[in-house]
Amino acid sequence: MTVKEIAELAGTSRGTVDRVLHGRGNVRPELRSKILKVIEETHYKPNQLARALINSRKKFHIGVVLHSVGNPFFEDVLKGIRYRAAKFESHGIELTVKEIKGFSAREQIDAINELKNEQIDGLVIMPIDVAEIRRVLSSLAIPVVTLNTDIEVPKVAFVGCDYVNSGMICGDLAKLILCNGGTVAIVIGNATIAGHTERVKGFLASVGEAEAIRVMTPIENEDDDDISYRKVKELLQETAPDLIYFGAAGIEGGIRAVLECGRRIHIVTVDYTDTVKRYLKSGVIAATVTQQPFVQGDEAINILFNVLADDRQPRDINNYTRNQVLLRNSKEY
Amino acid sequence: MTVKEIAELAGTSRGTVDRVLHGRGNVRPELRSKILKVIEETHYKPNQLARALINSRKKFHIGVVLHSVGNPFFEDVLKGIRYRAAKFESHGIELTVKEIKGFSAREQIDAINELKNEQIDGLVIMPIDVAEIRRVLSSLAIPVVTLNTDIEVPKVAFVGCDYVNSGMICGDLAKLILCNGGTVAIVIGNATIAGHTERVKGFLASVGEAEAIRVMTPIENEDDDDISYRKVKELLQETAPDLIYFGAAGIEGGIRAVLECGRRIHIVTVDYTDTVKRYLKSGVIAATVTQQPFVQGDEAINILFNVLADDRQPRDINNYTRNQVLLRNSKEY
DNA sequence: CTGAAAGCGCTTACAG
DNA sequence: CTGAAAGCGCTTACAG
Repeated sequence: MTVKEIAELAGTSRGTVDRVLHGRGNVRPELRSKILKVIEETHYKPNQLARALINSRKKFHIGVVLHSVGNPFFEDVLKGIRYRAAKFESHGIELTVKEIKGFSAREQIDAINELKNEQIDGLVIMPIDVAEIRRVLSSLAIPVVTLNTDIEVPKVAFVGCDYVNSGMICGDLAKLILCNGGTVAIVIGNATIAGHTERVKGFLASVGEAEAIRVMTPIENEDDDDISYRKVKELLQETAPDLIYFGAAGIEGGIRAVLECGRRIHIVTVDYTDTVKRYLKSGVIAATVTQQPFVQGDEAINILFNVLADDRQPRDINNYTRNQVLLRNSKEY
Repeated sequence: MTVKEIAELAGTSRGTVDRVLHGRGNVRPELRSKILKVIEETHYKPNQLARALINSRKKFHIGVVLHSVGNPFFEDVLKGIRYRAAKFESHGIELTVKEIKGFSAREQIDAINELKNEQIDGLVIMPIDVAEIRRVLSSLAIPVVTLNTDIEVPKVAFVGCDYVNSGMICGDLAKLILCNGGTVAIVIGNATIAGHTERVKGFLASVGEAEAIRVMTPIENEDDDDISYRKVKELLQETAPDLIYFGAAGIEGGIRAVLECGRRIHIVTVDYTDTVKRYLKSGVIAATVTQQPFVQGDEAINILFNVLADDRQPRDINNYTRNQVLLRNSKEY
């Protein structure tokens, strides 16, 4: 079935069929019904290829705002973004990426404004969760996709990690390892960061079932290796946890402290930085739970482009990537 | 850059540019060089959308031979196949699926011959590894993709599980759980099935590093729940393993025997059947390692269609899906 | 060996 | 409100 055939069957022209197909109005009601009936009866499905070929005449300009570039985690997100943009090359995508070093709300707002001046049609952003950013994003007249970290603003979709679930899976790992009970220490960046506390929440929910496991109050390392080293060092002088769960960054410093103490302590981490990779392969880290950063970037662009070019909304506003358990012999194909 | 522009710059016609682009010959050498030079200089990239639109005029008929349908694992493979076929609907794909119940080489050969009569352009098959099938497949003049189970025949690609690695990851799990040492029993279907022995091999390679872990000789249950029940029952009367690794089917029967014995034994399994799911969620199974059956079906069709429609060979002949560790709280988004 | 023309299925002005 | 025509970027006969 083609538009031409539909038009013939309905005794009209392709242009009119197209108007009905896209609800552009300006069609006599009876004619409209007739066309709809023919479409219905013939099970007409528009050819996506032809449609995309036409659509590719329009350019869709997508702006991306990322921070902390240089960090391998975010590099993977960026790779996913570029991968999907390359896939849409023929489809008329145009990408402008603003990379910000560190976490500056001021710089993030400047980047958004620059993109606005470049007339972007949609925005993908890893937002910093402060009131000012929320205000700026809410006043935007274009579709927004929040990436990796969510924030309360009107948006087309959030693509990122289900942190509570990530914490639960780490709790499952702790239960496996400490099947005869034991004490757990938790190290996170900062209790004001939603993702970090959600991980702790999930961890406790999962481990709560195991009576023989005792969990100590989380330690904060500000995602900094030096602080992490110092705090873990202190911790190990005072107590003797059987397992440490590193639910954020600062893993390198923390592990250094563990290794120096000489005792055998099980370690569970998150993500897959070079440090984690090295210690996982050497057996120092028992397991790590990753969140598919590449897929996050990939999917964010995919969703936004489909909204812009084809008005196809995502099924769900929340798009969580998989929390994957990697062990010593896990491969990254 | 378009073919038209290339033609103008090279002072020739679109038809001739097209001939050069596809190496169809019949172009004067000097003209050919000139066209290639222009293509090079302008960084011309053919528009995939337009190309696919044209290609969709041709129909590519793909035959699929699957066995053991009804088994949820294979159902997921089939879902992946249908998913990708639907994606290629506009691209001119035509699919004929032959489902065989059980493992009959005879029926598999009949299915292949029926597909041959239907003039398929390519074949996706989960081959039964016997000489006769190898002979039939080798004599086929069309591209073949082996799915889930590999077999020594000329082929475009194999898509399936890296069984050795799957076993290694299960070994990693055993090491986590038995961090203070212990005894492991292994249950597989049959030592003549490559995937099963490869899993054992991987498991031993991984566990071999841990001196405190003793691994017993694998038990064979013929992938049958009743045999599995009986054999595990016997095993538990004679010995007291701390962990049982079920590296194939017959999990339901085996676990029944474990539960009846009343002792606490850690269980690690493969795949994600309803039985596994239920026992994983209830904490009876500690962890399972899955092989992405949906992705296997999806990817097999994807690879074969790209070969047929666009002559795009896969990068690698072996396409392994991820061996994923699922724990109690793992989600299937 | 080469080019002019037609066509894939759709959408977009434009004239009425 | 409607239809005839042009065009997206590519490939395919076909005539020479």
